Amino acid sequence: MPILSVSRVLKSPAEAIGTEATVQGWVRTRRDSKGGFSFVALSDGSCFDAVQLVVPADLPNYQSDVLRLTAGCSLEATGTLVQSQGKGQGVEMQVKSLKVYGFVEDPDSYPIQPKPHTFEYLRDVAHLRPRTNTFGAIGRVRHTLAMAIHRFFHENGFSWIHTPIVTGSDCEGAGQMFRVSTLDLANIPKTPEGKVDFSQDFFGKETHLTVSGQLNVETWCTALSKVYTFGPTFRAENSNTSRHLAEFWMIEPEIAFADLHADADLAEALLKYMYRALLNERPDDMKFFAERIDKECVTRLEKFVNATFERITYTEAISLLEKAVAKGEKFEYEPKWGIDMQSEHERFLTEKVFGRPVAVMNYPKDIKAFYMRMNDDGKTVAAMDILAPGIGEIVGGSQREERLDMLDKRLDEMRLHKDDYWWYRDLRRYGTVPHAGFGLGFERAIIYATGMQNIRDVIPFPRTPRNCQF
RNA sequence: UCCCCUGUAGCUCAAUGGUAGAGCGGCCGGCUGUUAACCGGCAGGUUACUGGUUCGAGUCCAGUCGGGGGAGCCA
Repeated sequence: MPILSVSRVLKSPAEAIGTEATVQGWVRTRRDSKGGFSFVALSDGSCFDAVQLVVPADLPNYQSDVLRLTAGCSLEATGTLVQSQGKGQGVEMQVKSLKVYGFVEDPDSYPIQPKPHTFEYLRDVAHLRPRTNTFGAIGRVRHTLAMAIHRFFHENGFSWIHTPIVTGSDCEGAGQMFRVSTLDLANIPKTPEGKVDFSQDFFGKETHLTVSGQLNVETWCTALSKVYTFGPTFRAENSNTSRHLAEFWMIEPEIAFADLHADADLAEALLKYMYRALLNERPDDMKFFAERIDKECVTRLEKFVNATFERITYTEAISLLEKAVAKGEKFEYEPKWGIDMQSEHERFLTEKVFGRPVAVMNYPKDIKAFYMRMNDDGKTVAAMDILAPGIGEIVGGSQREERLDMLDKRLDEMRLHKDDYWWYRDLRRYGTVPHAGFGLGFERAIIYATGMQNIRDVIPFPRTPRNCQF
């Protein structure tokens, strides 16, 4: 007897009907009919929908097992796939035998009831929330997007570089980092000067979890030309918002012989590829998101994959904001050339002016990182942020400074120690090349696609300040 | 970290400082090719925690912890 996924059963009804099969999964609901049978909605997560089992009361274990089934029970059913007599579904299974693997110990307190739950509540039962419609859909969407990303890069000649999670560079950027150490916290070895003696630590030096694979991946970029990283990233910032996680996944491509415009082209092509794949491969889940989470999400993606990307310079962005102020728009912070844009400014641009993501390019050098390439005006650097409505920054990237003298000047200006960057500087000394890259926040890309409001609900186990359950 | 809001049954929420309630879910029964089923009944509570005010606190006050929204940092 072939074991079929629910997806296989429901996808091609014409083939399925009339055949015998076995299905396995977890009960969503059970309804009893006195017509001599029970209906059991069975889900195995292979697609959005559950398959309906019609279980006749004359099965030997009908009283003992079937009538005890509640949401969450696991079982295997074998029977004939038939055209449904009811309205809600095309195919259903006329069950001939049914085996329960596991009952729900206490149905009264089983956390996942067949009713809407708040997302806040479901975070407390994150080990069971994948059994809900929403989180099942999130899981499949997340996978689909991850696969699309790898496929996009692979098809375009990129190599996936596995940059390290543990880093010895304390120069990755401004972000607060998580310490990695095997020292005994209750008995920390000290140097004669009274400082922590990291020479006795596991790596013989201070180490942390990475906040970005960029610096490492740049090295491989100057050999394999087109590379990317895709992995977990850690920020020990005390951020309590709906779009920040302490552990999140980031995609960071890096391309050689490329400038900022090529960088923006790449970001645009990648995002369009991802969302096109999502629309093609997960129409069932996207239909659900459009019905229950965010009415606009499907039309938003359809528009996104077909539209040209909006691109403006930082200077133009500020001038748009200033014009808005002149027309009476109120901001808490006055937009002015030289300031970092506030959330309210980004929202105004993406939500009110354009109504879709916008790439903002060439920011003032003083508000950006040391490695970004100085523009000829001497005031701005070749940086690029892609801002999305409701999320803010979804992509942050730049053309990198490939000229050693300019890089050193920036390091000096920002009072950073050149020695700490010796291998990064070597790339500029040995066959340097113009190159560019960006970081795409994976969870933020999922938020944009699904309309989910909180980043904690698009990752299986969210890590946030004071929360590392599960 | 800052500002605002919030914590009551398994879940979602009610309850003027005066006997803690409903819907859903669960259990029992009825009805039905049902599908967020429907009808009747039953069970279910240290009102987040600690302290205070009061004759009396779910309600008022203080602290702690958790949650939400917004801000900053950013992906």
